Amino acid sequence: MDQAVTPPILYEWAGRKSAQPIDPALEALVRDIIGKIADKWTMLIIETLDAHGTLRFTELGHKVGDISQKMLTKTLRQMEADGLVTRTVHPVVPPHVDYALTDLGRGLGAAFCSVWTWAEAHYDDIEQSRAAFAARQGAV
Amino acid sequence: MDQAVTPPILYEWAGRKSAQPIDPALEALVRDIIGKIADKWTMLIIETLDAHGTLRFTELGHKVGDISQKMLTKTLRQMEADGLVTRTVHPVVPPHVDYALTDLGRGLGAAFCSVWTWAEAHYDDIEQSRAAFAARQGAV
DNA sequence: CTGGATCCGGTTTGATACTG
DNA sequence: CAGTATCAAACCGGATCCAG
Repeated sequence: MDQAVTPPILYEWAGRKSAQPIDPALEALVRDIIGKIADKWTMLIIETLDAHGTLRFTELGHKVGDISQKMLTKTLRQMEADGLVTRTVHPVVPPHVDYALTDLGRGLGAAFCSVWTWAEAHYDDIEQSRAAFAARQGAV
Repeated sequence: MDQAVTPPILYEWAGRKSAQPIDPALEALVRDIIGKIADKWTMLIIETLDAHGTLRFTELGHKVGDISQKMLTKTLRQMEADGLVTRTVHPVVPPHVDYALTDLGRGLGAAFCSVWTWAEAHYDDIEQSRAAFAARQGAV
């Protein structure tokens, strides 16, 4: 009950600017959120959880890749606070903690998917640009 | 010329996981790129440039908001290297440098738009979650 | 006067070791 | 296994200084 119902406030931004009204207060608010969730680890964790479903702490860390426990803990806490993931503690002898995406988190994951698709489609362009840029710099 | 043509490699990821084949090497590659562009300032700069078009250094910094010149310079450099923005220097008496999105950068902006829309639609959910989480923590 | 490079202080991050 | 504690390193932001 959102995508379709959302007032078309920044829709014209999607295709192109039309240099227009967009509520500044709202934009500031949204901007703040973007600033907080547009984090490398947040994106990677969301993708991992979305792809694999419920995961335990260590397993999640392993699948995400090069993340330290500290950042994993920290990012997970932030995401939990933001309502993106649930943290379920099973009080058993060897501690067992499950992390899973909430509906909110899954929604964000779906939104990220277009970025993901974009990256998948353009990584070679990026690498090419990087090589060209490096060559340009090296030449100076 | 991308969204529609892109091979449906991780499309099943969009809706839900189906615990499946997705090329691991490709995923690692894409993951690497996501890790590099998933940056707070990168997103904010893309949005700003997409909304306002070509901008000068100082003007861009002002519109982005709370960014320091150092981070603006650094992020812009990275984005230039990645081929997301063009940096045009006009050799005039008062230095004049224009920054504009490339097609690649615009594409990323468009992809990121869904995240923007999501944030716009759910910021109240997030704030609610944060309040609940804070209360839960404070209560302990 | 603008873009941006440099130096310094504070914060964040990462590696390792330790506890429940 | 899941996290915390500790310390060193890297990074961020602000002010200042430099080049055109």
